[in-house]
Amino acid sequence: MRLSRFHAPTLRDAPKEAELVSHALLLRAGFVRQLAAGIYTLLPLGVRTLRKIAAIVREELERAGAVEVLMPAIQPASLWKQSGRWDKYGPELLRLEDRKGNEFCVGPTHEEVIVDLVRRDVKSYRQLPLNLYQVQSKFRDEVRPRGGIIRAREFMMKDAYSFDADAEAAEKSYKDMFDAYHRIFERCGLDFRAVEADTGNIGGNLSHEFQALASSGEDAIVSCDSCEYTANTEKAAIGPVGTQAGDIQPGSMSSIATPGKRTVQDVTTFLGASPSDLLKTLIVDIDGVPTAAIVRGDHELNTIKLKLVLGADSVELAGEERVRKITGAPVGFAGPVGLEVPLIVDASVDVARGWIVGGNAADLHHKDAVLGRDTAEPRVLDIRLATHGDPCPRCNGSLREFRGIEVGHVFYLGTKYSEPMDLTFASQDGGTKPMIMGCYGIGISRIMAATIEQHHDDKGIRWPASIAPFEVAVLPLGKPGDDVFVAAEEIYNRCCHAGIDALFDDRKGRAGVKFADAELAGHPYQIVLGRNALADNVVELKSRATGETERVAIGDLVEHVKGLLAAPTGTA
RNA sequence: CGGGGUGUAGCGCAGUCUGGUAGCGCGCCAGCUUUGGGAGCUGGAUGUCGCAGGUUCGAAUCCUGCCACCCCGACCA
Repeated sequence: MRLSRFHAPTLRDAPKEAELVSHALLLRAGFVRQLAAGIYTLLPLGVRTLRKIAAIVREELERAGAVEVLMPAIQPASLWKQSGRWDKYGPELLRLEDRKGNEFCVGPTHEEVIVDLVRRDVKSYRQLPLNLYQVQSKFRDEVRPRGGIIRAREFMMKDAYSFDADAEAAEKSYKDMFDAYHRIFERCGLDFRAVEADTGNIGGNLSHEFQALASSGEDAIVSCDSCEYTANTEKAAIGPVGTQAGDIQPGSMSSIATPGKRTVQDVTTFLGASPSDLLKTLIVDIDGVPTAAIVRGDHELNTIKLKLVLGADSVELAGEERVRKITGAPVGFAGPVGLEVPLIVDASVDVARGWIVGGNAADLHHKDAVLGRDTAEPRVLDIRLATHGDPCPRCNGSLREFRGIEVGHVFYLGTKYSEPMDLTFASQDGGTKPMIMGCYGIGISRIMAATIEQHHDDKGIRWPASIAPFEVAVLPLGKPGDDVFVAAEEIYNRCCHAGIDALFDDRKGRAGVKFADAELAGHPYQIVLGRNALADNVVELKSRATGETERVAIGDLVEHVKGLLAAPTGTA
């Protein structure tokens, strides 16, 4: 590609709305332009990278036995009513009506459509297993799009769906996808972790997220330092904590005035205690039933875990009014003593010792309160948010915390969709059974941003060669028409013929501009041709990843570059 | 949806408090010079000052309403 005929407008300054590195660089280097909140146009460079990512995804999925389809973006509401999600999905689902008044939505995901497709034509166990996938734009009307294309409303996604005759086969499908995902993200050059995750809206009971590690990531994950355990903090279990009280017998409970001290910090500072000496009592509505969830002052409640462990449909923190009604005190003074709702206490709370707790009255706390002695008997459950340094639930190691960008997610769905939508098949024994499903997503456009978060420097992007828009940029330092340009053009042509994705910077600009643009766009290799080098019949080959330059004889150049590009994952 | 912020040329910004000819840098166009790290000189083009209404002789500036975008939170395959 000749840069003079291309369209890669670069910006010297980053638009001020771009906070994330990846967002700023995608704009500056001319990969994307924003059209509206969370809605982006991909420019030619962006399209090239997206296609390379999609090509890797397609290759690995086909290798794992999946077959590509392409479903419509617009879906009839009737299907969503059948699955029950028309009412459940909420405002994130963009709904619309056609001219006849029929209801539709813009697909945020395609379980309904794929089930409809498969139930029409797949009737027998002989046609299973089946795995269908597509690469397509999705639309989710996010409350708050952010971070450029990291969380866009319209984005490019690969979604795959597996159909199996029994659980054993379905687990194999899941495992095959899991393995394919590892290969995909490795080939994209990402540093990632597969983590155990909550299944959220999609449902099912087995799920892994693939998280690209990045300090700017939205998701918190914990990973054991000595075993394989890795989980989203939304779900992460916490190992047993030894009790610290030992033989110390707590004294009897007494009340203390704590005027105006509402927060854990205020109360413990006022009493000269540490946050780990206090119990926070949080009023939550569990499927509408008020309950007190109790965690240590230095811990955080995890409402998702609470929901999972209780098998509840919804867990919501009570509002100010409701807290006042239930505890009889303003927010900040809730405590378990005398409270007439069920108590759930976190497993890392030592029930043998005395605690500072709220007094259920304004400006009042108790100390030396012992759970079960001074309060109703609590249920003990693992309900807090895992954090750095917590014990691993699987071994004796401890958990470390990372931040990540979710680039993929695999779900074991079971019969969540096949039952309500009547997706059945004739089994070998002559009976009729619902199919066992799995679904598997990859955020193709998000990979582009996540990769930049991991691979950049102060000059710009450093693409792994596997997904770079171009593999090399040929930079002649001269004027169009002079011998340096002519030689560069010939080198460019030879690269093209050898199957190398080359960009020829045939603009009549100065050297500095060409270098700066090439570095911004992140081409893995620059082939720099100047007058002196040409006299020696060599070029300078510069690696974007290492910044190192080597002189290579023009005659050996193509083979040399091909060798570099064939190396695993290219750069960085 | 709660809190905060910003809307002035393609990008980055000043001007707004205290109303009076709409500016600066980069980019863009033309010419000359320059050509190994975002060139120099000369000349030029580009604005519904987010939108609507109001106050005023006069509004980018003051008032009212609205809209868009961004950030934090809540939310979220």
